[in-house]
Amino acid sequence: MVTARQVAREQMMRDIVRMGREHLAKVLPADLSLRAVARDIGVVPSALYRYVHDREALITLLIVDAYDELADEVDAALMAASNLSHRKRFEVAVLAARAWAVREPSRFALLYGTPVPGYAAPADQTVVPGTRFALTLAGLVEDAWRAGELRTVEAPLNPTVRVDMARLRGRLGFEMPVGNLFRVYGLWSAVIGAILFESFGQYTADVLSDPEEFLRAHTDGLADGVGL
Amino acid sequence: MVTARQVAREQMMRDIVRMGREHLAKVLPADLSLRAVARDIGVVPSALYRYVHDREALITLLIVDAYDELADEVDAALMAASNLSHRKRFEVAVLAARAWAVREPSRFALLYGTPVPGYAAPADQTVVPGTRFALTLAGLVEDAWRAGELRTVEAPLNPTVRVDMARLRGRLGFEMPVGNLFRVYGLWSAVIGAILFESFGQYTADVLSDPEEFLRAHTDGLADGVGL
DNA sequence: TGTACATCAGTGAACGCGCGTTCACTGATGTAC
DNA sequence: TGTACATCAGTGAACGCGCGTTCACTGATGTAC
Repeated sequence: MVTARQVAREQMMRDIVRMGREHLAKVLPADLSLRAVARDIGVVPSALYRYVHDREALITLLIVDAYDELADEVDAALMAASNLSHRKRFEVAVLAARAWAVREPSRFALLYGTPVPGYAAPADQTVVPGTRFALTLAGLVEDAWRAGELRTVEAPLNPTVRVDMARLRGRLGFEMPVGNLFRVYGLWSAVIGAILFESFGQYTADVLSDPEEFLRAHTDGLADGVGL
Repeated sequence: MVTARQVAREQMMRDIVRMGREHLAKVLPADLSLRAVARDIGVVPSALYRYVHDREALITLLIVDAYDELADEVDAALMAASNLSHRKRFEVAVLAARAWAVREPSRFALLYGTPVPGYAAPADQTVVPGTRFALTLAGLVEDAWRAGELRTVEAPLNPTVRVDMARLRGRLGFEMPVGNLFRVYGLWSAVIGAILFESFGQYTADVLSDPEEFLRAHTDGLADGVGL
């Protein structure tokens, strides 16, 4: 039986996350303030402590929320592109991630930028949503492999790295060659790096007149690298 | 004629930068405090305002200092490797950057991580040192081209991106094909992205047992991509 | 269905903290004659 | 070389700010009988 209290509690939880999001639209993660969130919800600061143990816990909530929204959007974009080639879908996934990051720079920074000072992400809540996007990319490549559409990549790997990749392959239940998985792993950071660069304004001095097109072309090159 | 005042002033400036550095060894950029720096120099907070207009100016000082130290270390590593192939030297440069980043994670974050909240980098002081590392990488590839050791990369570029790259090539006085320059530009963010990932702990869940070896292999793949 | 008690949400005041920045000051260093 | 004044470095006190977190409280909601 659902009591009024439970309903109210869930509503309040949603309000907290919603206001947290809204604040992150205006403020970088390091400046996120529990008091300010409470204020804008229309509640006294201490009230939040009924819902959230800590500022840390609030941030964790928002991290998980952001990881999930990012991954959901990528998944949705892929769903709408299910008839395209693996390579094209790969591009779609990367551009969907970029679109989200451009729309939500501060939340993107929360996920992939400098860690929030004094904050340590609790692995048990954060790891699963945090790897969804990477797994989606990797999954696409794995699908291509199983469909016989992936060129085998022979990367000259140091034994240590090779073992790491073989272990990862086993853990994920993948079948693609380790060389390809290795490239996927590197590609993940390359993609996020490119988005971060755009988002943090590192692509300085009016070099790129259309960052999205640049990323598209860049992704193309990376897709080559993984064997797509 | 050098007065005692001038000497003292320069000494104080050095002290400020030195203490700023030391603080950044323990504290993330967003938490860098002018008061704390003054305290540890052994001077009253307001005294710093004789040397630095603002907290912003202090941060700018430290950003420039960090960019320069990073670039200096990369240059030094390259100098010591001047007899190696272009491709090897490229690897040396990337690994030197990583070594610095691993040693100075917070300063690296200051350069390439989330912008410091409320801080806007003054382009006139920041752009030149900020592009030194990228220019070094690009210069290596350009050297390879002029030495006839660079494979031409034919990337299928959108016209906009092609124009951007052609313009950039002109501005830098480079001769390599636009396809190669395009790859270099993307590679820059890929390299920094990989280092950021390691530094910010995104390579989660004990996947990589030797991040340096991973980066070496990763760099190798990227070098392929640029035509080295 | 009604009563007595337990649970819980939100209040309001207070805590201690450290921050960036200003300002009038003092004493030392530099400069002009 | 010595004096009179101007420049400048560093002091110490104060400003207003917003923060995270605690605690005893009140009133409303839920539960057991």
